[in-house]
Amino acid sequence: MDYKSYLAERVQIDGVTKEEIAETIALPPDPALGDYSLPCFKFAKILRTSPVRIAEAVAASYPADGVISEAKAVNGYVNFRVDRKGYAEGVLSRIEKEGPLYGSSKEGEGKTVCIDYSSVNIAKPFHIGHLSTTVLGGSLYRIFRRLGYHTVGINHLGDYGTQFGKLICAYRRWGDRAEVEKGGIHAINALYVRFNEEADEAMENEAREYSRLIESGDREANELFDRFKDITLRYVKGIYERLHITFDSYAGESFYLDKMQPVIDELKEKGLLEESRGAQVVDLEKYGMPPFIVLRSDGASLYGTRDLAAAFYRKQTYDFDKCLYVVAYQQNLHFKQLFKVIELMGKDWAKDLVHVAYGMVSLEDGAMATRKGRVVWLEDVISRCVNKAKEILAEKNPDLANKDEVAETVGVGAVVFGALYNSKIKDIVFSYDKALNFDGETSVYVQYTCARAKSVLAKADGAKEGGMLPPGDAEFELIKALGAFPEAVVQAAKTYEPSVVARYAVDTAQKFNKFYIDCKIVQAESEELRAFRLRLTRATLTTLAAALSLLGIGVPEKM
RNA sequence: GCACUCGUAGCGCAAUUGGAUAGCGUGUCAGCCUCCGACGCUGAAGGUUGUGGGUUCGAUCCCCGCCGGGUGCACCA
Repeated sequence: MDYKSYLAERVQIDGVTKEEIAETIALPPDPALGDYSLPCFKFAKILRTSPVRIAEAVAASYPADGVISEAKAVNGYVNFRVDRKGYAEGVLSRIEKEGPLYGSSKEGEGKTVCIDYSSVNIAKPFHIGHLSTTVLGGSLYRIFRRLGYHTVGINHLGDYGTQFGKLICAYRRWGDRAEVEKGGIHAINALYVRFNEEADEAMENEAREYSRLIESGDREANELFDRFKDITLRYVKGIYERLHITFDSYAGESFYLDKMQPVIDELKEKGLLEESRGAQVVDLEKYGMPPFIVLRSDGASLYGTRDLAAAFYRKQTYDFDKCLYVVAYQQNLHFKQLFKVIELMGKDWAKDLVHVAYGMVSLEDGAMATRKGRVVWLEDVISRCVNKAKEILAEKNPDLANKDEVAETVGVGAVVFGALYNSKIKDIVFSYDKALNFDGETSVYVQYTCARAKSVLAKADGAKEGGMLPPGDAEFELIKALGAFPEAVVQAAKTYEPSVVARYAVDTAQKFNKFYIDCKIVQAESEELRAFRLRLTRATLTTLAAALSLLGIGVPEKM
């Protein structure tokens, strides 16, 4: 039940609509004040009365009922207190009904969201900088799906460009089949790095020639390229598996090569294309932006051209209601240009394209530099976090069965959570000290809380679980938190911020731990109270697991 | 130079999008395991929300100026 609209329905203020009242209803800063509040200041002008008086009038005229137990005016606010039993029953029964899918809604029914994320480059290993787009996109995918949207996860592979000519050239000169098979993506990357260090004029020319050969469909060049692509995909799929990330499409840049021409033709038809310094561009000066280059002066396409074709293809293929691009804010201008060009082409769906921008990752000694070896590989971060989890488990829970499995869940969870906990726009300075610290506001805290709850439920050993008693303060604070989950999911989707869910999980875990310290559960004073508290414990567990699952993080049985 | 963006406790970040006494974690200090998991909990200390104006009953949030950091600004992605 939606208490805000319930209250709005029953509060009468002349000249103010229900919607306005519903929008104005807020949560008091201190639960001691009440559960919901209505600040009356903005109504004072319309009614030409003091807010204090309005609040008093609203409180006095509020019809008492079984849902709201109190309406009290305080300094221009009306503070409402809900009937705790009724509220608690509503929250708990919804959680019990929806289970692991708690927070579901019909908001997205019949709507499709495309999400472009992770987008790996062929022949380049994942470093810590790729983590954000991967887990942000993966989480948004789950969040939108929870809200009933049909979701399409797209890995827009970087599988086209002059770098592959260089790679083939390097492989021909220094490479070795067995070595590449054995060394995998890092061996390939080493070849590419070496090319950039050592290539002379002749090699550059050779590389250009190989690029041409790939494009013209030369068998040998393409076989090599496909092998590099294959090795890359095998490698990233291993990482995606550990991070619980999935995609519905791996259509990358090369996929759109034969789909650009119609879009270019349409640009021409609409008189948007013009020549400038030898290149074909869309002039955006009117909009305060540099021109959008469609074709280079040598006639070749650019990544923007491929992005343009991809947008049209996605609209055609998926008929999306929204298409998200989870890409770092460095590309702000590029997406602004891209979206503007599509708008200028008269496509009303340009408004449905969203650049979900996030901050950059650097290291303590400055920006990452692959060439200088100043780089943190994602797989190293994962394995170090999992090893750390293993160490802690060995120390704190030496008798634990399936230690490796639990360490994987805990360690990987910490990596993912660390990338999702703060607002996505914030820059991150990566350090192992921080990444390996599992204290405080982390997934480990939430997982620990779950393990604690599970342990309590196990200890109850089949005792009666259920029923309802008037909740005390700690119990009710927890219940309110549990009830806030669906709203948090909606908020996360609306702002494209999985951090809302991550913070929700920590906040709710804190509330549970307070409840746990304050209230005896298994050893409650009466059987009824124990049954109720066990019910509350189980609902918390369901909710925390639901929240973590939206982030792609699991919950171990014990840890 | 222009555009975008960030600036909140020593450090890392929140603040329900304009609401009440600005919160949480970490770090420091002092406590709590012969009561269900101490990877936990309680308390103390720590703030002129970068700065100066403006709008408003009310500003961390909106507007303008300034200071500081980051990013981008034509054929790379």
